[in-house]
Amino acid sequence: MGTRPGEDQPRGRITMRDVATRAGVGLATVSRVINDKPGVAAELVERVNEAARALGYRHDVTASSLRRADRRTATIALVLEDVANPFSSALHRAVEDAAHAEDILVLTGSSDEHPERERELIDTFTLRRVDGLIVIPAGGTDGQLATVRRQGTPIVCVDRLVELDRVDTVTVDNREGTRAAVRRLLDLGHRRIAFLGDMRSIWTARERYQGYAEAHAGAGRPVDERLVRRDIRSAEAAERATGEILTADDPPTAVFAAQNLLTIGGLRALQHLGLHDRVALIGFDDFPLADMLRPGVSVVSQDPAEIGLMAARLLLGRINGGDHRPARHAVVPTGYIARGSGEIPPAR
Amino acid sequence: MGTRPGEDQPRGRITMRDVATRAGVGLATVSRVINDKPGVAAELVERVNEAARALGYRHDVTASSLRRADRRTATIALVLEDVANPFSSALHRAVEDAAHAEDILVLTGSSDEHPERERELIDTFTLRRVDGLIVIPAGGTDGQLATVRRQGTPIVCVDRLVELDRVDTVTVDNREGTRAAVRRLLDLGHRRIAFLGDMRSIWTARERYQGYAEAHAGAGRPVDERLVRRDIRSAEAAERATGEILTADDPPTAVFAAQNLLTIGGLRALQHLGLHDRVALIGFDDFPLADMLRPGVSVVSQDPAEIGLMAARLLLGRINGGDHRPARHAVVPTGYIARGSGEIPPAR
DNA sequence: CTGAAAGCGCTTACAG
DNA sequence: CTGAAAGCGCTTACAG
Repeated sequence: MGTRPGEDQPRGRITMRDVATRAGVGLATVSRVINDKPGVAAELVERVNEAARALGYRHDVTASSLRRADRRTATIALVLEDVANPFSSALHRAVEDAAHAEDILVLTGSSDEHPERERELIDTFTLRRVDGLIVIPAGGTDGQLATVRRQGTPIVCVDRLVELDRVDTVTVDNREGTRAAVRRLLDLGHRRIAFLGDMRSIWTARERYQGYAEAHAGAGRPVDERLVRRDIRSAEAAERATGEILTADDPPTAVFAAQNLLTIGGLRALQHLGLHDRVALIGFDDFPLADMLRPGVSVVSQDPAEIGLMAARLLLGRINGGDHRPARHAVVPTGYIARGSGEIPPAR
Repeated sequence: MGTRPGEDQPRGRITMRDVATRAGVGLATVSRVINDKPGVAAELVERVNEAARALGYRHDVTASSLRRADRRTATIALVLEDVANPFSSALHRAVEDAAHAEDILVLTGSSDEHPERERELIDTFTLRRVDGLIVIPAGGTDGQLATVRRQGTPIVCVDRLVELDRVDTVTVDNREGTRAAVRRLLDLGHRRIAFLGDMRSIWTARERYQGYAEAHAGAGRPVDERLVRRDIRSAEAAERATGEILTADDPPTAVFAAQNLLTIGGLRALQHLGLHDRVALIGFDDFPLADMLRPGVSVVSQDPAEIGLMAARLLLGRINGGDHRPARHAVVPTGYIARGSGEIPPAR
């Protein structure tokens, strides 16, 4: 009764047509009711809803997006560096929660910082007609992002600044966060502060170095280039670099590590040389168990959940309307967490 | 030429119809060529491919799945506990890589161990007609999983054993891994070994406790129930429980923590009481920086990447054919990583 | 081997 | 306010 011949169980899926038949109305009316369109007689709304409930109708968003004028798929995509790294996955979670609140699904992919893979992901996602894109840009995909944006898909770039028409960004105050932390070291009396930095091709790495330089300039102290190591790619490389600096002439009394893995590499070197209680260390970006190490590792902290939430809000805002506002650049503040390693005064 | 009137740029998307027109063939032929169906004259294949390339045609998987007999969407879904927890996200990454190799997209969602949310996710994903499902079951969704499976969607359950028709599982040898680790402690001379366990509703928690009990039985040692704390939900609770046990009469000389967070809670309690160098500690599941703590924390390790790869293989195997094989239960071995904390002999 | 037509589940002009 | 028809981009019987 009311279902297809030969099968009265919800296998072979209930369609709008089934609902229409059962409610005794046309297909178009069912569509209107399901989509909450105005202008349907209250009684028909009632009948359709009743039939849908009775039949266990489930709306097929995918099929609906095909003919839909706005082509909305109730899906957004998130291009991360690596879904398995803590920063990315915390961001992912925040975006998932914000999207879920609006019944939007989030697709994700890992670019591994490869522009080629990033391009492929953006391609895949736009082909699946996502309603919007959040990306941590590896760099080198600006042209593609601009094209996608122009064709109508809202985009929010996260973590790294990107200057594109109507593309919003969310970053943290890398420069200021670093400046303040290095300033603390200077105030503590440190005069020789090493800097460990990530690849210079990465915007955040450049900004953090600027903060380091500004802190020195602000205190009227020159930067000793022999204490600066940039373009470091891994914890191992950071460990090596730190070891070299610490065993050279005029070693530093403090180390600023401008990224997660570099902090850990630096710390390993300090432990290895038995200097962890004598040389100060501050890292950029917090990491799990930093408080349980001896000494606890002081860090400039960023809040990936807050960043993700902000990005999701900007994106959903564009999707639900204000698509022609000019680009906005949201800056999320960093914090400083004193745990001991950054509070070590200069030796002697 | 060959494109829609008034627009010769790739906006307004190139469809199969455009390709057909340009190649001078019928729509069906284009579909056959794009889908690598046999039985098309070599020359036509050539012309279609040429036209597709020239026009920059991109196949719309979503639309194609609508009419397709097998309804494949080239999408699988992964229901995790929390995309942001390290075990989940490492698993996610492994699945992503395996799926990507076959041009399959992976959707994910976080259940937070809530059956209700898990049910909703499974629902959302099946409605979007994913080709398969990998789930870390929170428990309480067996009925739904069985239904989904019966309706044709292959399912692989991960981390926790599930006994359902044609549903494969991938777990680690929780019991054996725990037994061996506790056995090490016994061999070291420990006679009073505390056990910190997760919620008993979780299969892995039960298995690990069994391993603890079996090790004792195997050594002819009774388990002292006063040293056993189960149903612990958080690091804080584990810290409290450990503190209580250690300050009671007849304290343990070793602690086995049957889960990540519990290990950290236990460790905090030990540090707090200044016992970290005198009471042995072994945790189940490795965590970042475990090697940098003092002492390094020894653990029973599981390999989430291996687990994810295995799950993806089983799932893709079912999707690409062998859908009627009986359920397989893959067991991935655990390892033991000695870092010091597990090698502390009993005091005195 | 090939193409015109029907149809996947839905939305959207278009008449009424 | 409502429904029959056309159409989203594609695949699949069905004839030829």
